[in-house]
Amino acid sequence: MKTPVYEMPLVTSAGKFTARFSERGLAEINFPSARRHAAGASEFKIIPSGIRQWHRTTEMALKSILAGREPKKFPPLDLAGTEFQKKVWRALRKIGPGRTKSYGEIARAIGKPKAVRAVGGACGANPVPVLVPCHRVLAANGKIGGFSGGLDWKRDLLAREGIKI
DNA sequence: TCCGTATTGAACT
DNA sequence: AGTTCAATACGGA
Repeated sequence: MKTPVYEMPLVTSAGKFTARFSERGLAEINFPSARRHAAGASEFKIIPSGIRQWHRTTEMALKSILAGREPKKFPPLDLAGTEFQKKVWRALRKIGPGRTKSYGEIARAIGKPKAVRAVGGACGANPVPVLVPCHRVLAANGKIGGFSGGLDWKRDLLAREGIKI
């Protein structure tokens, strides 16, 4: 018996993202991809009103961040990952808009100062980019580091918050 | 157990 | 200013 997952578009000025909700909250966000829209476009599921509410909140939060502002409200998150990854993601959410941290700083923040590379791994495994601001983590020397959605997106997101590389 | 990783800092050209 | 390299924690196979 599989628990239902609801896939819904998030329409923004930066393109159409895709959100996936479990019954516990927002589980995943995907960047707009050039060729999209054939599969999964129409799911003939009835969307419960609670999920629709989360969807509205998510879309608003996403738009806020794309505009460089801190969202007033976040949807509940249902992040699948190990304890270590969840700690990293929690630490990421404490970075405000327009601010950055290094992988090493995140490692120290979660009490594992030597786990710098593992922090990078956890960032890459982040299922909810943008809302969990993995793009605000740079390498220690000020270099850009990497990004699962592509470095262009990382640069764009940072630029929207007024951060210059 | 082995391998790759979105790192880091030091020691070298 | 660029390159190499070891240390290092974690997660997937």
